Amino acid sequence: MRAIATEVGVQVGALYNYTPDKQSLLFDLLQSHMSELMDAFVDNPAASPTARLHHFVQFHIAFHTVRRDAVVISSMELRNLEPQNFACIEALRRAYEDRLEAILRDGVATGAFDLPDTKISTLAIIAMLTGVNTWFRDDGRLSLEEVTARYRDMVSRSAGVSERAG
Amino acid sequence: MRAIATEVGVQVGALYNYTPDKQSLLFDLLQSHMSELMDAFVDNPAASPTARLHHFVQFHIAFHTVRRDAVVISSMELRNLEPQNFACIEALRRAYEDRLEAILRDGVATGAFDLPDTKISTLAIIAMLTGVNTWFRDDGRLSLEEVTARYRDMVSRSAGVSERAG
DNA sequence: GTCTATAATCCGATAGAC
DNA sequence: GTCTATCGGATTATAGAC
Repeated sequence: MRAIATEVGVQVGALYNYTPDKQSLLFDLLQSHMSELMDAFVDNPAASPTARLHHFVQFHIAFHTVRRDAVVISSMELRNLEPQNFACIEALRRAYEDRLEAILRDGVATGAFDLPDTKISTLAIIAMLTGVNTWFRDDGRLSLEEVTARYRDMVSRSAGVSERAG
Repeated sequence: MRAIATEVGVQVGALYNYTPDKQSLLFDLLQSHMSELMDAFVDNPAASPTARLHHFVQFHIAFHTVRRDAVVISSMELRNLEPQNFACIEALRRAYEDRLEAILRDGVATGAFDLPDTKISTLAIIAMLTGVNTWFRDDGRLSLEEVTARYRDMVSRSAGVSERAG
């Protein structure tokens, strides 16, 4: 709280005009982050599964790299949430995972993807993509577009995207 | 320190007979964890790149799932290390990544793998595999062997393992 | 709505008896 | 080597003046 107050430029007591306590502030932060994530991702069920998967890859990397601070906080402070608040954030996280799994399932159904287990693939893909955040730097060897292209290829391969299907 | 003392069954002051301060204790913990990781992984450069990659997948998942607590601490407390200690642990982490990248490079050289960027693939594979730790439960839907098999397939695909090559 | 001041608590670390 | 006791500092949160 003292660090936040210093950053904002007020005294600690003044913060309590905007939040009842630290737990609520943290929860609101994480909830906003997850809600923005859910709202920002717009899937197009009418498009091909491959196109939808590529869009997910591009979206996930872009969303998380421009919100590095929020992502770090969300992962580091998740365990400091009270049980009820923790359960709420976890539910939002699972709902986001379901968005990707829906794409994978549709792809399997149409034969565009070759996956033995969509749930495992969902978790693996998200872990792989989120990992970009831990090492990507704007002044690094590769641009974000190049990195995204590489991950799009790896995800496509791991999903068994058929080479001819769209 | 108070939590550790309670868990061990001694008073707080007694802990300082075993560590000069909390920072040293944390650093020793992380350093031991990383050193064990490096020592436990035994690569066989004479084997085929595909076999070596499969072994890495199996090893990484097995090592991390049986040390869940140490992995959680290592990731959560990493930022609480003083700069010099942080740099030391990061160097160990990079050394471990290099072990995998060596396999990928050899595979590309022999034509067993099809990878445009071994560094990116290294980071992606490790992130994917480490992610297992966040959701795997012994009493879950799949056994650790089944999960490992699925990840081995996904990693092989993302590495572009040629279907005929060994 | 922000400030100063402070309460209540927790933390890492130390001192000294045994 | 462990204990009791405590120091010094940091933390969240509150109270009351302005």
